[in-house]
Amino acid sequence: MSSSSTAPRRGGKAEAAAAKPPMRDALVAAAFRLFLERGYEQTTVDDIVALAGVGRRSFFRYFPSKEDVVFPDHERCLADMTAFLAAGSDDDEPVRRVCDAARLVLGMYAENPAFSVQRYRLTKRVPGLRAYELSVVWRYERALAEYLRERFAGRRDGTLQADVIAAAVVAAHNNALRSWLRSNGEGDAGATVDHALGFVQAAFGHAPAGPGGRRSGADAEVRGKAAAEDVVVVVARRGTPLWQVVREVETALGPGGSARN
Amino acid sequence: MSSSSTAPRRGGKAEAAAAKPPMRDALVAAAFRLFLERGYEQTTVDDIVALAGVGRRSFFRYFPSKEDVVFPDHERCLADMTAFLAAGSDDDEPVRRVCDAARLVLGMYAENPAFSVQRYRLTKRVPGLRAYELSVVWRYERALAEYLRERFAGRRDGTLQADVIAAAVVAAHNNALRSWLRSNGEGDAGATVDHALGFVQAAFGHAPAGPGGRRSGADAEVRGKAAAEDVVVVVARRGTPLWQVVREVETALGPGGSARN
DNA sequence: TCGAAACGCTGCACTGAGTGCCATGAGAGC
DNA sequence: GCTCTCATGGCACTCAGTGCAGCGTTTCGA
Repeated sequence: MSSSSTAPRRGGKAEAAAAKPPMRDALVAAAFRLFLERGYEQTTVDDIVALAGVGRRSFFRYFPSKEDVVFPDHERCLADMTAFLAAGSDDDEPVRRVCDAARLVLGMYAENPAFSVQRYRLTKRVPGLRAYELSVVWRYERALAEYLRERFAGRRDGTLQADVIAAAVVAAHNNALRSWLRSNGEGDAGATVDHALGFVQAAFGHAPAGPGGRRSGADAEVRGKAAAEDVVVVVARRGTPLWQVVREVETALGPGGSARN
Repeated sequence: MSSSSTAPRRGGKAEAAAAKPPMRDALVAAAFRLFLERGYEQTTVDDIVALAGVGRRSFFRYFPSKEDVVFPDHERCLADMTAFLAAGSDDDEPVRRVCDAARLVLGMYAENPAFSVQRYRLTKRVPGLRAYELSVVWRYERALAEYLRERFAGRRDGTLQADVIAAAVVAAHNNALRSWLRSNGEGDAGATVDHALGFVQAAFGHAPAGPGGRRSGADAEVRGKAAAEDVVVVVARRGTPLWQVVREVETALGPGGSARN
């Protein structure tokens, strides 16, 4: 909220690359300098505003909390992702679409590798920041899940599939992202993430080819699993009357082969 | 930390049902009464300790933060899960093992449905508690992922697979758990979670490592869970002839047919 | 049985995050 | 020149969380 609600205060229009208030950037710079020098918890908001040469009250005008200054552009990125998902058409393969959406987040990190690596080291060490990052990531995941829920509406276990796939995509993305950050942002972030997302697509999506969806031999272990929407899962307690199970299986498999819903 | 570090202060032995300090329970009771009456943020720690009739300082002796009082038993549950995973053997199928571990968490919720439902309504409404819950869930996820990373050591993309599967298991578990909580804890929580986890196992679980686990030509698979619950999961590709599925279900459910695997 | 050490509880004082309110000063429009 | 607006700054306040010291009870050893 901090970024999107305060930055585009120009004319009410969320114009691209609207001139950012310099104070915001000054606060971020001062904060990171102090965080890296003496640690996050050892730095007070008063220290930050003193270094930035602004009033303490202004800090909380630009950032709702001290943690927010560490993630200054996630709000915009989340908005971008939401817009990207909303702009898709019904022809898009849903799993691939959310994978592409995840690549947007990677793009934000890759835009400024040095900053991203610094922040990574910070969040890795400070429990409070780790917890805050979780809430940020959670919002991305919810955005993906909401999109998938809509696309899977009517499908049996649609919300379940949406939630699970969204979580898997986020986990794969983060796995690759962190691996890239651990290497000081020197490798090919895109390729790493593509590989990780390929694993998820192999497990859940049926359309193998993606923009970077190269499949390596490593995917062989999960390949061969049926695509999610082609699988029916029925759970029954042992001892359940057979006819009851059969009825559930029957409705699940659908009439003939057209097992929709 | 609060729970596990303060509760088992008996003789160093984490004895079953060790006498809990009554003050801890009194604080939880007072806190929830006030939270439900006037809301979480409208309740101060001073209000809680006043109602419980104890000193303010004692609150922070039992709970490291105000949020912790809302999740009084997660610390113990996390320890249980870690122990459960550590106690497994190399013969366990990894994905199934983490699914069973997730069921432990469900068990904690199901132990006290009324309390769980109240807490659910609370966390749903209060952003701060939602964020805190995320950090709790994250620790569960990390425990599962760490276990899988060990089991997948040497496998190509082992850590990637571990992270993704752990996230999927947690997401499926939470999807089912929340669905159960939304129904006021009245349905069959175990069956709901089993169903959700079945979906994850269908996507990631290796085809039956056990004896007789040969996938049938019809691409339908009946698997018995050796877990405590007497549950049978049927995974079938849509379009499978019904009679074929029924036959497998029959052998799985039937008293004579050894459905174990 | 008595004294000492340990432990649990409490109050007190302090730091720091976050908020509401109001004054001020600069710029835009009339 | 005047006013209206808005960003900023300062002040005071609430509340979470912490360190410390005092105090009562329990326990253990002499």
